[in-house]
Amino acid sequence: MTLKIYNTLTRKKEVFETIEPGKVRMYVCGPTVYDKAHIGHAMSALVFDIIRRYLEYRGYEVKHAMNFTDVDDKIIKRAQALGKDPFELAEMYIAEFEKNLQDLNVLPPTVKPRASREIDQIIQMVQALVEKGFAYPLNGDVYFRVRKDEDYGKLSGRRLEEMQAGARIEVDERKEDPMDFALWKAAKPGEPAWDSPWGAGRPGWHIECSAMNLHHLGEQIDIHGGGNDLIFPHHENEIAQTESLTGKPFARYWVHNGMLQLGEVKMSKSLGNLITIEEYLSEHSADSLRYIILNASYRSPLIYSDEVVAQAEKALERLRSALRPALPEAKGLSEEGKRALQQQVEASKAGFVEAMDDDFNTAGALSHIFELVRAVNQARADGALPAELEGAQALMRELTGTLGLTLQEAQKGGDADPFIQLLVDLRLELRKQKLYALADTVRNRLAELGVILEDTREGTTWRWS
RNA sequence: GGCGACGUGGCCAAGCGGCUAAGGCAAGGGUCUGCAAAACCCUGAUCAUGGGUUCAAAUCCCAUCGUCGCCUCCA
Repeated sequence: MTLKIYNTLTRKKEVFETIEPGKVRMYVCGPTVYDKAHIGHAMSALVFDIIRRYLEYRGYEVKHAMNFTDVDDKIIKRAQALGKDPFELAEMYIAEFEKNLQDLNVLPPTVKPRASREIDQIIQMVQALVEKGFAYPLNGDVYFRVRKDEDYGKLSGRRLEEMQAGARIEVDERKEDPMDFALWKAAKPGEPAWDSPWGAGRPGWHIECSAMNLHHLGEQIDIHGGGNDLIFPHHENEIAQTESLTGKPFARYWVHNGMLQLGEVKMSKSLGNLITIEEYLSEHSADSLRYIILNASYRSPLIYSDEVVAQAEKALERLRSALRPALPEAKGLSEEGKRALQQQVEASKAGFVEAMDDDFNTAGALSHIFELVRAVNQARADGALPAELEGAQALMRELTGTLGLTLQEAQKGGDADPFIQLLVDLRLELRKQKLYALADTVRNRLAELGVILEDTREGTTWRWS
């Protein structure tokens, strides 16, 4: 059994081999914290959380770094508009995002570096690049010299010539080449700044990730991830900087998730068509967003709609159904029944691993879990004893847990619980007296309020819809 | 204009050269139930279109149509 991962750099699925046996160093680009995070950010975090969980399931020790860009034009602009300190603003959004991730059941990254705390490393790196001739200062800025990097463009598959032809940005004529990008930017008055050999300034966007990688994970890492909108220029530039400095291949596997689309177009801050994580979670469960992502391939664009959310909630209900206890009057399974369940347990586990090993094919993995759901429910209906369901249910929890699903019922209106139970008890009395019309009215009215009643042989259960 | 991705049953979507094209949602029929619900059983697609390669293609190649992303410090 070998794990294969699609590598953006080679455009192929490759066998996963770590630099250090049994250990994975993974760096994922986190958000620029100038606003509330939306579910597109959540998608990226969830994708790499799932990857990390699976790698750990496969026995790897994962060092997972996710950064925050907390020094940036947009943050400064936003802070000025609000009359706030840019660092305070960034700090606030970082705290919010971390809360979001926790609510989404995303495992905390091993290290969470921020640009503002890596300034020494950044300056050292820029200086080293200048000394090696890969960068040049210009009026307090420092630019990376793309012409000096002969394989510039290898990640995104672009050639410098082609890009120049299509460059529409206003070109700074002082730069040696229009594609040269800033490693260090001179500060304007009133902007956050640090002292450097080139005067007061702050880091450019791409250099921070290179520096943080170098500092926290080393010169070479196994996996570098992020949204596919970061392939160019961000990751391309990271490669240029880091490899020019170290002379070694930077990341072995470049992994990029597809964009979440709201309707027909990408969800993004600049377009304004977004749903914040906070908004999503106020209406829906964390599991449902994760399920939506699991149901598709992480590399493809993902269509988000209300219908998709509804489908996800229903599918989760089905997953939960397999965890229900055995029937009270269960008499035990036949030998054939036991064998069938055991066979499905083995098939599901093997199928799960096979699917996940194939570039984290979560949709395929889910299908094997659903087959297990059917087998468990079948066994229960056939009178399986609790002990006979135990193994299969344990596997259910193991596999769904590996994907990061909690399978917990939505908990809302906890205060109303005793009153609902009261109505349920009264209705049971009505049914005993065969006052069915009244009993049905109670059930229907509760359903209108979002409470689903289910009558079983051993009593009535209820849950929020 | 350049680079790239994608178009599979009503919906979301796996599969990417060869077993009967996964799975979920929705729909229809049935079992169970006072009736429902849940659960269980049963039912449906030849894979955008047109060519081509091959003994064999949803899977490879070409063209056409359509959708989307990147080329702008957006995950």
